[in-house]
Order: sequence, then C-alpha cells, then structure tokens
Amino acid sequence: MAKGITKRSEDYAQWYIDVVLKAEMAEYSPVKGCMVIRPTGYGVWEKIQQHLDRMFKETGHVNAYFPLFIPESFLKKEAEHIEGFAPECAMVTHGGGKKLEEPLAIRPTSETIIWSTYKNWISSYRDLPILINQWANVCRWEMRTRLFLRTTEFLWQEGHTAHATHEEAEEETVRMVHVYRRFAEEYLAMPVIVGRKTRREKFAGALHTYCIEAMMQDGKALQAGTSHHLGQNFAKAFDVKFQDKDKELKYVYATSWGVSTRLIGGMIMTHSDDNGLVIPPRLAPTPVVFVPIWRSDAEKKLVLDTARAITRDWDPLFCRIDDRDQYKPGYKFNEWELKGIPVRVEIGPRDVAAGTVVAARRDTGEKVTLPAGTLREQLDALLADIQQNLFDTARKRMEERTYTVDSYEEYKARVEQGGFFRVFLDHENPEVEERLQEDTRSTVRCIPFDAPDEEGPCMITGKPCRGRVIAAQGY
RNA sequence: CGGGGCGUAGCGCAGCCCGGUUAGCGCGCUUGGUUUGGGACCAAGAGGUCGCGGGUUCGAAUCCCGCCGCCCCGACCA
Repeated sequence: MAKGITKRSEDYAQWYIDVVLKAEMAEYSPVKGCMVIRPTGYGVWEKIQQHLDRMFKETGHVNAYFPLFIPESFLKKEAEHIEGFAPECAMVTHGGGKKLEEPLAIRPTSETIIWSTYKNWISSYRDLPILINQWANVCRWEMRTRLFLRTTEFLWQEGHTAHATHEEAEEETVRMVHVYRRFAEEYLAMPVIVGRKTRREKFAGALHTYCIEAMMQDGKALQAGTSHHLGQNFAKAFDVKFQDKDKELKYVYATSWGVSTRLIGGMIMTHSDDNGLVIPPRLAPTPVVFVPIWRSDAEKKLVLDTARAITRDWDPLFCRIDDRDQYKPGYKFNEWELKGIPVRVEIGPRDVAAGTVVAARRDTGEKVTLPAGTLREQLDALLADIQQNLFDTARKRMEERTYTVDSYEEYKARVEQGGFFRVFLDHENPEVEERLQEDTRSTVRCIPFDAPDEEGPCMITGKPCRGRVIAAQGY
C-alpha cells in the first residue's frame, strides 16, 4: 500500500526511519547526529509543550531561561555529575577569534548553571520552594544516534526545584513522575510502567531517579521521562544554604525532571503502522483534514462552498480543507494517511446532495457516513474514541508482552524476542546488572512502584530479593 | 572505536569491472490539454563542479593514490 515504507515485520528499525522521513517529521541535517525537525514533527512537539506546560503550571511551576554555555569549572563541582557527563560534552574553546580563558560546555543538562544561580536567590526558608522549569535545547555527544530517540542536540524541558526538606523534595520528585505518567497515558496514549531506577541506572548526581518506561511495538523498552531526587548534592557543590525557622543554616534539597523530543519517537513507535504515521488526536496539530471531491468546476465550487459552510465556525486549527488542485482524491487519501492525520473527511457531490460526509479514521481505517448537520459533535466523539482505542491497544500489547520469569536460562532465551520481564534480581549490586547487560544486552528498566510484595531468589546470584524488577532490552 | 554500505539532477538509482560521441532512467518540478469517490494520462520543457584533491592517459564518472562526508549494525546514553 504505502510507497517506500519497509514493513515492520521485515525490519523494524528501518520501518521507523522510513516513517519519520516519509511522514516528513524530520530529516537528516548536514551535521552528523543532528536532525531538522520539520513542521509536521515540530507541530507535534508544540502540542506536547502546550499540554505539559499547562500541567507544570497547574502544579505551581513557572518558566525561566538559563544560558546555553556552562563554564567547565561549574560542571566539575559535583563529582558524580562530571563523571557521568564529561565524556559527552561539546566544549567551546574559542570565541571572537580568541582562545577562551576557560572552556565553555554546551549544556548537557543545566543543574550546575542553575544551582550556581539559585545560590544568589536563596538565603531564607521564606525563599523556598523554587519551582522552575525551562524549555531548552541540550547537547550530548552520543556515539550512535537515531532520529528523535537519540540525537546530538535535542529539545526538552528540565524542571529544577529547590526545597527546605528532604520530604518536600521527595514529594516533588514523585509528583512530577506522575505528571509524566498522566501525560504519557492521556495525551501520547502510551501506557507506561512507573518506577525507580536502580543505583547503576540513576542520574549522575542524584540520590535516586524515578522514571516512566514504555514498550514499543517490537517489545523494546523506551525510557520516556525521568524525575530525580538530587538530595543536597548540588546545594553542597554550589554552597546553597538557607536559614531555617529554627535559625539553623541548612543545605537546600533539589529535584530535577525532564522529558525530551524522544517522546515523539516513542509516540511513533507506539502507534504507527505499515501505512505510516499515526498521531493520537490530542497531539495532532490538525486532527481533521477534509478531502473534497469534484469533477467539473461547478462541482468544485459546490463542494468547496459546502465544506467551508460546514466548518465556518470551527477552530481554524481543528481542520484543514485540502483544496489543492494538482492532486486527485486518492493521492490525498494516501498522503494524509502517511502523515498520520487522525480523521479524514471525504465530501463529494453525492454527499452534498445527501447532506452527509464520509469520515475515515486513521487507527482502524474504518469509514462511516455522518450527517453534515451535527458533524462537529460527531468528530469530537470519533477523535475521543480513537484516542482511547490507541491507548487500549497499546496497553493490551504491553500486558500481553509482560512475562514473569524465574530462571536465568529462560530469560536469556527469551529476552531477545522483546517484552518486559518481571524477575528477581539483586539490583543493589551493580556487578549483577553489569553481568546481565553483558550476557543479554538488556538492563533493569525500573523497580515498579506497584510491584506486589513478593520474595524470591535473584535469577543470577540466587540471593534473596524483595520485589520483582522489570528487565528488558531498551532503546 | 570496530563491522558493513553509500556518495552521479530535488529524491531514488543505472553507467564504473572492460576508459572513448552530447552522462542516462524512474519519480518529482514547469507549461498546455484531458482527468478527479483509494497514489491519473498525453505532449513539450527546465534541471548535472559525476563528494574533494592529486596522478596515469591523446582522452577519466570509469583506472591508481590520498582525503572528506553521511547512513546502517554493535559497544555508551534521554
């Protein structure tokens, strides 16, 4: 059907690249590892921003902006942090034709520049909490890149909060991972497992990291959002203290949390099919496209006038009337399918005469004839149904491909086929995880919040463990 | 960094082994006409430093040497 898209069953990785490129979400740029996000892809990012930004503000956060450049010495102030990020930092050594006195890192993340600033803002418990988010680009020199999933430069948001107590910071860390879960489920229609990262997988410089993990159609895991409790590590590194009610001088507690343009990759790999992109309605910049059908000039006028009359009072961003002359309807059907538009409305002379239109949904391909008079209400219902169906389908897939396994032999034999594996593993010991990765190219994705209270032997060492973790191969 | 692939028109490719007229095909693009309910057709056009540099030769997209770039697969990571 679709021209030039590799089938998922043939080569999943190539299918993904084909969809991104053919749907015009993004394309390769002249710079290795960097991509151009095209209007179709950027429009989805804008929807993500719009909804998430609202959720952040509803939970008391405000936006600000900090510099792209970070003095090298700042990065070095937190030992674990620099160890984690130094290898992947892009450094600026020259500016204005002169060698800089101190090299500047292009931010891989902004904890250091932000905490050096918070030092000036915080002196009393009355200055806390600080609840700030920034929308920004960051740069990480990864060895291997993939469109949207891992690019050298990427867009994201990073929240950086400051609190008086450990408990308050912990509450914030938990709150934000649940904001991400809700966003993933309600907007991306992407079911996720919420949990904690193991010591080996946590953020460099954090006490612990919470995350949401999604399952792609090939059964591989995608880390889709993280929320870190940074404790007093950055406050100590940047000497950020406040005087508390009890007159004591104390270090501030910190959190940080982020999601990136990787979410778009996750959206694509969760819902799209062999005919191309599928965008969940709530993230579609344009949820509905009208394809008018005509033969003569008289019919063209009649059909277009009718389509315009039907949509006259609608939000102009809700639908587009594709009145391009150079393409036949069949071409347009395929194009909008490839580009993932949730609902296509066909309207021709027959429909005008009958006072109806034909609506085709992207997720199932099903077509229904609807009366033109109440179209807007019916479209809203249809879009809501598509949104729900996408989520249900993805959730069913995740449930069906989540397995409980106790033997390491069985795990090794099956993990390559994809899926989430509920296993006992001694994740307190990083060497055990290392062995897991060496043997199977898989990792512990998270220790789920809602894991039943079970006890059993670590599948590798036999050591007694409490609670199962989720292990899988990931992106 | 290891393994593989590719660089020729906007895109996808052929030509290269075995050097030789004016570098070709499909798609797309422009103009005109006919078409239009699942990727239309006819006709006429426009469009090229053959990745870069050097060498061999009367003559190089083609042979030789060097360089560069990008993509894919692994190890590292959101």
